[in-house]
Amino acid sequence: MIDSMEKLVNLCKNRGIIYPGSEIYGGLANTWDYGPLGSELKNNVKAAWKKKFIQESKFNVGLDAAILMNPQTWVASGHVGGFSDPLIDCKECKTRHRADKLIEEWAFSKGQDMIADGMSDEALVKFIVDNQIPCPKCGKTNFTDIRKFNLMFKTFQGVTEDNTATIYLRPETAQGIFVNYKNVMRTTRRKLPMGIAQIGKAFRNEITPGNFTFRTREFEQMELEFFCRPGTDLQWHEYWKDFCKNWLINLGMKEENMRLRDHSKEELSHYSNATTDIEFYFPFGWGELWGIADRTNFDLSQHQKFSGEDMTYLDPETNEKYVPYCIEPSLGADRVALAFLCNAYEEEKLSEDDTRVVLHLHPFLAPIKIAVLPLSKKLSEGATQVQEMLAKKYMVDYDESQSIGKRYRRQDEIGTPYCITYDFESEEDKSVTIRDRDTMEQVRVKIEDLDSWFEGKFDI
RNA sequence: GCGGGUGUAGUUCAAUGGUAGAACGUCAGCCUUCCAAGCUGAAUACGUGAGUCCGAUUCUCAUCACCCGCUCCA
Repeated sequence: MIDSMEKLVNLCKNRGIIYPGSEIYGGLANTWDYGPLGSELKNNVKAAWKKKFIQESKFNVGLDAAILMNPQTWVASGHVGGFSDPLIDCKECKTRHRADKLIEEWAFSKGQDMIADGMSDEALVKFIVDNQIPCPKCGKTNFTDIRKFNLMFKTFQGVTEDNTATIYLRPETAQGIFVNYKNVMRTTRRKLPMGIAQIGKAFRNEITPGNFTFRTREFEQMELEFFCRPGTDLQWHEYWKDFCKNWLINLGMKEENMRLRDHSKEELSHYSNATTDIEFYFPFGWGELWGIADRTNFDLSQHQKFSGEDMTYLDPETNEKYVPYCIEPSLGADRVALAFLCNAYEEEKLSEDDTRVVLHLHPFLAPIKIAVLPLSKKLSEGATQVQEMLAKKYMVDYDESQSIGKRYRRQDEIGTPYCITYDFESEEDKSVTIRDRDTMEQVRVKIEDLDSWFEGKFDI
């Protein structure tokens, strides 16, 4: 386990796993680009998820919905109305307040009950000025104008930049699933319970991003919306909790680095029956990896209401008609990739003055599966043949610069599970030495047997 | 967005109002025959713009970016 994020950031930058975004222009806050190795790693994480949640699942099917959606989607989901708080700052003491709350609390202190929720921004400001409402912190009355924070990125569709053409970058992939629920049900002829799984980018204009790739404004989600009969939702919630946890463990996540945290009653969203977070112990503390929420029929009902489409399901077993309940295990691809990196990072002390940094990544996740290392540059030809042979099946690296020990260390740092050394003997006996990253043990294998030797070594 | 801090090589860190140095890393060559050895050489940096000055990486201002804190987090 890693003790500081800084070490990981440096390793990622130096080895081509993750770079700061737009770096030649001085960067752009909290954007990160996956390098040659990082993109492999992230793709492997996504492939592992798809394999488990779609390919091997008897319930689930895949989907890849568009990022840009009809703006009504976000009205129905509650993202347009609900999440743009009217914030004002006190110019005197630099504190920030919600304008509506400021008014309500002021009214409450005067013994009045007041709901400022529906007021326009102008009305809020006017009310505060007219009534000389003071700052709760410093008591002065010198506020800035209202600034709105909406978590959704806006852009324009078409050539004119007027309000009618405003569309949003999706703040979650889930809605792409809900709006396609009917299509998928019809075309796959599925019965409940069934799930729709999707990987895709989402965008949130977070006020406080940070902690490397943990919270970014552009991120990739791996979401499942699992539909079931009302009343069975809590048992399915338990099912997916275990399922998700096991997926992590099978990929090498150490149990001591993770925990499941059930949301308390107060913490639950108004539409949720139960929510469990799978958290990971990052260098900065516990952080949410996977939110497994019982969303009841909230989303489908909202879309039924706003679109007028019938979202009910006629249960062939019970003859009941209902809007299905939904369990949503939602995982951040970037987050979980970061967790796997932290989980895998190890500084091993080999002797008094010799340590090696090694990523004990699960072989399925490792960006490079095998590195071919000729013992001498004079052996390039034979070693290259081995590399070319293996590259037909695996991501293979080839390195002949500097000492063999140094090359082992370089591969350890990026989590390559196997290193092959091609030595002078190899020319004679047509064999190579395979060195295991974790045990550092070596075996001699005939070149013609390499294919079968590696068979199954990277499977999940 | 506010307050504070910081911007010198890939990284860590020096020095300087007058040609910017090191270590590690990288690359090339020699040597080396299985876990960061050695030798020789090379490439690479003052975030950007303006001002003061004969001359600015150094001083001033602006700007941009990053870090920490605050505000927020379905």
